[in-house]
Amino acid sequence: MNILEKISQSQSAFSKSERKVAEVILANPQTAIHSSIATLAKMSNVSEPTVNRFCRRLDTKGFPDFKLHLAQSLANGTPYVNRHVEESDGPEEYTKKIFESTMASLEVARQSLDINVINRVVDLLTQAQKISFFGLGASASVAHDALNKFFRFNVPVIYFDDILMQRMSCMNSSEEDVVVLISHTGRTKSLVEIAQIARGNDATVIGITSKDSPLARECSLVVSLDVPEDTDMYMPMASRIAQLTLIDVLATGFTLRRGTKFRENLKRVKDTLRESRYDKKPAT
Amino acid sequence: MNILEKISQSQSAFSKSERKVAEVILANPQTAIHSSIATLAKMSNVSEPTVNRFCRRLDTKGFPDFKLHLAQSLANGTPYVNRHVEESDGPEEYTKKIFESTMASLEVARQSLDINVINRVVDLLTQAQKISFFGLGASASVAHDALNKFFRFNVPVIYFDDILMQRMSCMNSSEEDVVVLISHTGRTKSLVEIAQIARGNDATVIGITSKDSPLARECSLVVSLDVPEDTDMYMPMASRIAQLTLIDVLATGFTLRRGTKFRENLKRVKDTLRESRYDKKPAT
DNA sequence: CGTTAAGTTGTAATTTTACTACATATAATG
DNA sequence: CATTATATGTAGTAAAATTACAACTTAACG
Repeated sequence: MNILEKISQSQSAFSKSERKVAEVILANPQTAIHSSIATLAKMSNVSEPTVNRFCRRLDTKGFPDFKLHLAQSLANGTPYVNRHVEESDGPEEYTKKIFESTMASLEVARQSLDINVINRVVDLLTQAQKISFFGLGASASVAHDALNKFFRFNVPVIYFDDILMQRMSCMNSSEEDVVVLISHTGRTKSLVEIAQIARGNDATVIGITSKDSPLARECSLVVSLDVPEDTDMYMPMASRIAQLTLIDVLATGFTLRRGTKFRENLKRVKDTLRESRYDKKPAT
Repeated sequence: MNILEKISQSQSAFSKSERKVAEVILANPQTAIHSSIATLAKMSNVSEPTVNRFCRRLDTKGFPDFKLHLAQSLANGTPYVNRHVEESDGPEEYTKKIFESTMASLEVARQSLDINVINRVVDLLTQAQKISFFGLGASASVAHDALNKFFRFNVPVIYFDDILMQRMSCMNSSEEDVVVLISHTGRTKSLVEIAQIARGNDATVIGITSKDSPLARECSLVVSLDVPEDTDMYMPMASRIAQLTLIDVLATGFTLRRGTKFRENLKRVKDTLRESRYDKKPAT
């Protein structure tokens, strides 16, 4: 957790002199990280050991360690903190908070990923005869995006956001097919049923969902993405971004596995779009 | 500038021993910031002053100062900003790189945003009789996602990924309607045409696109998102994520503007989904 | 090929910085 | 008001970083 926030929140746990130190640091943290314990003590009108004790109270090993933490908090303003949007926030605040918490969630998501599973999934995708991406609600747009990416690879790829179409498609799947099911909660009934149908036809079912969910249990392979979601908003936000980034990773893995020639092919696909676009200004 | 990058780039300016130090630090920067100059010297098999000289060569005041810079580089989770995926990268590397460059792009996007414009857009959206989200290709899934979000707000909201449907929809638009057009490049012909049609019917046209683009010129209001895109991949990746996060911001602004009562309404929408889902395990 | 100069690295001493143990002061409780 | 607990500071100690200088290595030149 961000140590600057910690300082302002722990105010009550501090003693009188420690609070003086806290004030000085919060007032000008940039100066604090470039000061020695002696100068900081003088600035706060307390003794050096008091500063040291202050550091310890914040669960750091000592003053130098504290400075490191502080420096990290200051690195990019105060980035990657999972602060929640509040009723009183203006446009500036909520924009900042949403961007920052999205970034924080991506970091958490990245750390929760199992690289071996990613590698296996890329393996399966490259070997697939046909790839299907299915999701519902917010995850539908993720599946939609996956379609857009994999479509460029010139592989048979399918996407539906209609349950019945999804079902029918899975009924017709076979051993060489890969079905990717996307769901943040992993508790959407119809998706779980679809997993069962696909598995019944010996298709490989890959789940992009949270682990230990009903959907996860029905999949051949699960890429678990554990992302903290701000439930106050009643909308999926961070989970969706993490899923999309994962799609990027899988698509990238796919192209790398296919080699250089394949990449040239991608360029051709992109170039085809040129006709539908206005030219770029020459002098830009 | 990020000191980790600086280290890897300055390799040529280092002496033999200094390079040893650089290697050790790059191999495990997390350990480096928690070591003293003595232990770091031992790890690199050089003397303490050499480590000190190494720090000075990187324009830091000394070892402690160097550690602060290093800590800051490691803090934001994007130590190697904007590095491109390479042919030789394994799953571990490209996963890391994609997540990190996505985070870096979000940071850039956030800084390029004009808060006043955001505020105006939220204004317009809350006052709209009908909201339409249109995009093509990769931006179609962004529009799709926007539909999913704004649909929950119980406002008339429209989404099509079919050009003709988009056109027809715009032909029927009127003064109270808001049309949101999403395009990274802003040079997709049919979207520009749609903007003109909508404007011709006095609808408010909001563009989520790059500034100074043909599309931007046709819009009543433009939220410009300047995101660096890794063109090596021939796929839109970061731009899409930034657009989605912007949608989150707009949706959040919308709900905040509508007040607490409205938020309760959102909760009801979410609760309705419960029937379609398996219960959460009680003991979790 | 040897001599010299420039640059590199290490050793040891010095200085600075942080920490510990203990003493004193202040506040809290019965 | 006495007693205990808590908070703060002083002085000494340990550790860390820096400096000055010496030894070594490499490159340059006659």
